[in-house]
Amino acid sequence: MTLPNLLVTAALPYANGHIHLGHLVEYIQTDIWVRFQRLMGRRCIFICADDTHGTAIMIRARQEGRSEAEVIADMQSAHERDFAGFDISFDHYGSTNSPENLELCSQIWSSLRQAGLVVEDDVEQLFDPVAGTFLADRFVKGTCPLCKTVDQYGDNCSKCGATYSPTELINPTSTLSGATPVKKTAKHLFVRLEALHEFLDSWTQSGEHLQSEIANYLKGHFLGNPLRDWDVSRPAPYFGFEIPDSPGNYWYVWFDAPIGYIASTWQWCKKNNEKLADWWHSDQTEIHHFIGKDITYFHTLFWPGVLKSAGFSLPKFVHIHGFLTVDGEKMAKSKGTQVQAATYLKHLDPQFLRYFYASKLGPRLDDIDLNLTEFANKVNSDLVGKVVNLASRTARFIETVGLAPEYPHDGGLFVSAAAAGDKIAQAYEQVDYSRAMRMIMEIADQANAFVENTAPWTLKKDPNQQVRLQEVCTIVLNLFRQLCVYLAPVLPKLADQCGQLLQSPIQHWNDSQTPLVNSPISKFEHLLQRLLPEKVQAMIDESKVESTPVESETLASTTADAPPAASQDSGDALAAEPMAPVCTIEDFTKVDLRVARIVKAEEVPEAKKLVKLTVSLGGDNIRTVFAGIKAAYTLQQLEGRLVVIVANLQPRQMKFGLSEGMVTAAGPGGTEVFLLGVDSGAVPGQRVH
RNA sequence: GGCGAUGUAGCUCAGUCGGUUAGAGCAACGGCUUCAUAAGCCGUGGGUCGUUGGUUCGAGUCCAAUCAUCGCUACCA
Repeated sequence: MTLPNLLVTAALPYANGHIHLGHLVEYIQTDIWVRFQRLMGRRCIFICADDTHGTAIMIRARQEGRSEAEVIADMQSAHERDFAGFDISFDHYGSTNSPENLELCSQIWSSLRQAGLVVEDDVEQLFDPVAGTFLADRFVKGTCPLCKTVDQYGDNCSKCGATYSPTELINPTSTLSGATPVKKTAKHLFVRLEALHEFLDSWTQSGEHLQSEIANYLKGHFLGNPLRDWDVSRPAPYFGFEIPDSPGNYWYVWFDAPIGYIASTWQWCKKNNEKLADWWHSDQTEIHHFIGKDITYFHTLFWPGVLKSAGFSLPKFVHIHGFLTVDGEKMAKSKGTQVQAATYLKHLDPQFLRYFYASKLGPRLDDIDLNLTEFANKVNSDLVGKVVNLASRTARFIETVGLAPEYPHDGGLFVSAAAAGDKIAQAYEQVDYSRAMRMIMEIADQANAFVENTAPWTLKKDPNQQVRLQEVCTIVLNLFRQLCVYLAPVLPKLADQCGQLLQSPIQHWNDSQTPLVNSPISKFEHLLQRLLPEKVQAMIDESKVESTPVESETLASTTADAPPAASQDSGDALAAEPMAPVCTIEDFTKVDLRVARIVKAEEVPEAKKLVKLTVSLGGDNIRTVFAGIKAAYTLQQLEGRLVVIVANLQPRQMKFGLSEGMVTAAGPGGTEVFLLGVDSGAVPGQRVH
């Protein structure tokens, strides 16, 4: 009986940004698994592609004054170069903006239509007559139709948890303009996921395809209620594929992105004279997806639903990993910890990161931490001190005579290390790399102890011990080779170098089971450069410089003689949050922005993000405002300073009290929140024009 | 607040079906060695296994409660 073929994917990186160390957790995790399977002799292809569609790309292209095609082509070559630098061994790296993907999207779309899963009836939606746009759910607020709580979003109630459509809200208002939305009919296309509820229930809860915590999460968050229809269309203008039977509408990027897995496989098939059906319509192939926990929903509900409906094979397993933190904190450009792949490669050996991630990664979806000190210590101690050291302690002694004609008695070292192969392989198979690394290092420890006890450097000095010297070195080099086989999925370059040194390439896991004898060896050369902590620091420093071209001091200074170079600012922020529709000066004047002084800042212990601010607009005009800036500022930093508030905002009853305004700030949130201030001279109560 | 997890030596973690004095690596300390990329080997110290209660002849391991931490989610309008 032959084992099924394997089709393995990593998530498609978005064409709007460069690859950084956080992304690499996934590509390295996946690559290790793929290389392991190949080493075991499994037929295994590794498929990926750039994810290219969507609003963000459109905006970026517009901003850079070139076509979307140019933008995504550039980014694709940068991605491929970065991946190659980290030895990610894709069999094919495609793009979602390909004819194959368009064809597959169309095919799958037809299947969904035929299965009656597409709702294409005209839908009554709320339209903002002032902003001139339809309103997504989160842009509409009103009173919950069930529990009558005021100020709820258009999709669900935060009080009673009910879900509904924004048209059901009582007294809806647009959060864009404050206008009362009118009902307007527009064609929207939805996939009726609820029709697949029963299937998704059994597929996700079977225990065979998902980690248990993911199955629980889905059960608790989604499967307990009816599944909501999935909006898969976006109106023009949109960079993507126009829906063939619905002109003027485009597939939402998350519709065509996973289909890109299939499209990219198809491109590989065309290159290699293979049949797509053998990979996506066959029980002789197992499909394994590796993804991050942030995109769980798409891959565990929507995607299986689509595949099932369209008659494609379902994934055998969706392997989900956590995020990367650096020195215990979220990656931050300001701290230089969001290191781009290309920057890393300028300073450090990619194998070090591969090994470090391997030593940290298990089958759970916990976040993993890259502690920079531990990184340097571990890599040096394990790889240089234990593994590579075995070769450098012995290879030179037998450069001229080569390996012994027969494998000598070694007290059972080789046999026991060979026997450990099964358990190590099992750990790799289960994506439990940290376990595998521990077992491998145990073998390295034993081998080093053997070197110590047999003292080849002493044997070398005695002319009568030359045979024994050759024997000892043969044993050590064979143990070294075993380690290289076991580490080959993680450290492909080291495996190659080992093959060159012993003049016998490592090709199969079973190479660990038979010792190499009676063969010449090459002149020994250093296999790995020790990792210098200074280089880690240099990498961090460079990452800081890249992302903070404009110092805050420069911004605050009115006497700066040269304006900041705008061209150095990245377009990421704008792309992450696209521009709102045009508004008139009248629209703007509806918003009354005022300078205010924070007279008191208080802790809200029960809230994770909120602080309670008492602000003064001058005189006895005092109000209370809640602001989600707890993680970014201390109370001391806040008290006394001037801020800009939205003074005429409708007060909102919150869990902790009434909020009578809104403090303005920029930034993505969390610790990255930056309050708007005013230059000196402004006083509380002044309006911002 | 809801959901999910985690809490074992200074740090990172292992402890399989509950079964003798709880382990490893790194760090620290002492010694040995000098073949090797200031690498290696031996030894020492260090833990009331978050806390409390329960089940049991016996619990790090099972159950309950509790505290703490983390993640997702909600509250940032």
